[in-house]
Amino acid sequence: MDTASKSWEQKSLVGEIIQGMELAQQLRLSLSAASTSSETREFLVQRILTSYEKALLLLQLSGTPQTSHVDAKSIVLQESRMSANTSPCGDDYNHRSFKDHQDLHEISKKRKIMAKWTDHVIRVSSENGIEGPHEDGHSWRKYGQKDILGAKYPRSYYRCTFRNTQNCWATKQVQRSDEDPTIFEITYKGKHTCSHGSTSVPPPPSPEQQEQKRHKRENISEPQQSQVNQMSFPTNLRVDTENLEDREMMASPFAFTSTSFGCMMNGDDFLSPMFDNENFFSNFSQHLLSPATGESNYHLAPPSQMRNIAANGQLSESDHTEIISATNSSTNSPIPDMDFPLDLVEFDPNFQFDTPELF
DNA sequence: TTCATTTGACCTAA
DNA sequence: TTAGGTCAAATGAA
Ligand SMILES: [Zn+2]
Repeated sequence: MDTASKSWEQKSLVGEIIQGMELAQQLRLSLSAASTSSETREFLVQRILTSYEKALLLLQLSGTPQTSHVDAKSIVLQESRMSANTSPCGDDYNHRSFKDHQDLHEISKKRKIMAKWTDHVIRVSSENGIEGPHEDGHSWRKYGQKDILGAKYPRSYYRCTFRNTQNCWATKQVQRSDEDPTIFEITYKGKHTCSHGSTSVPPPPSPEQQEQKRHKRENISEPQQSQVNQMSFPTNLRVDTENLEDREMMASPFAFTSTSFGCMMNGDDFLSPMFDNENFFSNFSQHLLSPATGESNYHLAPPSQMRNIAANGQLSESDHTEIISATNSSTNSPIPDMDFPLDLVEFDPNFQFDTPELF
């Protein structure tokens, strides 16, 4: 039991850190991509902080019995609070947003109108530990699942648990990448208006339950079997129109790999006793393999296919810039920077959101 | 019980 | 019509 749970915690911890790294990577990309909005970056920052929080909690959890939770939590709160105040990098933030504003000025009008419903995509990978869907600090309720044409795996639809209780209209879609099953493309739509609490502690492990679940249903959507069906499918009409933007994004310099890597490995000795270096390293290398091949060269076009968000495109032609693989924002808790009307939501509790985007 | 997921039916835009 | 998105009844978990 102890060893099992411990290893699970370790895995989760590593996974969380890796995820934070990935998100930071995406943030860097979005920084060099002039088209990305400040909201996007803010959203990424939020996610990174969440990863930090969870990692800290996890660490504290495994490190000491129980009482330390409070400590970790307080620390976490402090940190998040600091970042939330926008004080540390307030100048930077304002500056960037301003610059962004200028850059996007041309299309800003159209976007302003549409920006009401934020819709952001991030890619998250779970290769390592963590089996299930990654927690992002909010509670979601699944309300649908659809097989997508040309996609290997079904797309899941979630909405905020507090939709009815707090009029929170945030939703998200989760689509696992057909090329790299370890990567999930998560599309967030809408802003959370719920007053949900802090980061939730990851659920405890229990192999028994897993076995039961497995027994119930063998393969939900496993990467192996479904291949045949897809292979036989003749429709390869997939258009790669997004290539331009994607390349722009990808071409941006990101060379974090070996450097930061070494830093982590060297500096943090505490990690080594926790898990095997082999696993750690292999996971890491595997993970890093996709986004950045080696050390010096950035150019690699990651295998990630980004045609994902095609659905959003139709709304407005100009959207293409934002969508791609970057992400957008969703001002979660802090910074009510958005000028968009919360009033509408608050005003009309009965207002149904049948076709909100069109209007 | 309440709450969540599953899943086929249903709806709507293209 | 199709494909993507949503609803809701049935089912399951706690
Ligand atoms: Zn919410």
